[in-house]
Amino acid sequence: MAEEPNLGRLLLDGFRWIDHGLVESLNVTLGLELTSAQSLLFADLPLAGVRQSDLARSLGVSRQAVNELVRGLERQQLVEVVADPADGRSKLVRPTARGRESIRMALQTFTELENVLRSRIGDRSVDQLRRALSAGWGDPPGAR
Amino acid sequence: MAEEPNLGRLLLDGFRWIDHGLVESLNVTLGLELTSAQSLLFADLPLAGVRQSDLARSLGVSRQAVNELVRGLERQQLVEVVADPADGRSKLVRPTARGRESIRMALQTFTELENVLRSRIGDRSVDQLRRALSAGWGDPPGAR
DNA sequence: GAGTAATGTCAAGATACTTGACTAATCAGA
DNA sequence: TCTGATTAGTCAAGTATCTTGACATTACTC
Repeated sequence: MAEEPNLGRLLLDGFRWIDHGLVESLNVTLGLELTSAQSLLFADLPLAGVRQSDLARSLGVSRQAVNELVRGLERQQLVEVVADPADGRSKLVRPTARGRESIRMALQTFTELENVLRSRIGDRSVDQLRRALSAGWGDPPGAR
Repeated sequence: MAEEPNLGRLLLDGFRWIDHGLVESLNVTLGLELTSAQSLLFADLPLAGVRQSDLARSLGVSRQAVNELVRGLERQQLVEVVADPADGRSKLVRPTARGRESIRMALQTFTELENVLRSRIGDRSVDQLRRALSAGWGDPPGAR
C-alpha cells in the first residue's frame, strides 16, 4: 500500500511464501492434509520425540494450542504420543515411520524452496536474509 | 527444534517481533484496542483512502476478511468508509483525523522498532534483510 | 509429608480467515 | 443499446488457530 512497505508486512509475505510452498508440497505431492500450523510444527519435529510443553514454548503458543495441533497429526498417523519415561506428567510427541518419511520430504522441500529463492534473488541475498533472521533479536521493546 | 531452524520459522518469528512491538505501541501508548491483523492493515493505510477490494488483493486475503477488519476499525472511529465517487460499486476506506494521528504514531513505531533492531544486529544486517525481503520473490513453486 | 509448580486436557470463547450465495454497479461487445 | 460477463461489497456459515480458566495428575522443594 505505502511506497515503502513496512518490515512487518515484508516478513509476513516472506513467511507466507515459504508456508504456501511447504503446504503445497506436503499435501499435493504426499497426499497429506496438513494445515499451515500443523505443517510448520511437523516439519522440524525431532525424530527422537519432544515433550508437548517444550513444543509450546519453542513455538511461542499455549500448551492447549499445541495439544490440538498434535491431535490432528496423530489422526493422520504422522506422529504418536507416548508417555515420557523420564516424567510421568509429560508425553512425548514422536513421528511414526510414515511421519519420518514425510519429514524427510518436508526438509527436502525447504531446501528446494531456498534454492528457488536463490535463483530468484541470488545466493548472497538468501545468505544475508538467513543470517539477519538468525541473529537473535531479543525481546521486542515493551514486551510482557 | 532442529539445529538449523527453517526459513519459514525464522520469518514467522521475525514477523511476530515486529507485530508485538507495533500492537504494544498502538494499544498501550495510544490506548487503542487493535488486534494484530487490524494493526497491520491500519498501519500503512494511504491517507487518501483505498478501495476495500484493493486492500484485499494487496493483503492476499478475501474481500470478506477485509470487510470484517475494516468494520472493527470503523467501530473505533479510526477509519470511515465512504462511497467511491469513481465507481458506484466500491467504497473507499479512509482514515479519520483520529486515525491519521494513530497512523503517524504507527509509522514512527516502525522506525523505532527498526532502530532497535539496528542497535541489536547492526545497520548492515537490517539493510540486507530489508533488501532481500523487498526483492520480489514471485510466486512460490506450485502456486494456484 | 505439605506446599508449590509443571504437564496435559476439557471447555468456552475470540480472532482471522475461508467458500458460497446474493445484490448492485460496471463494462465489453454484437 | 441491450445483454451477458465481471467486479464490489455483504450476509451467512464453517474452519483453523489461537486464547484463558479450571482441573486432575505428577514432580519437585524443604
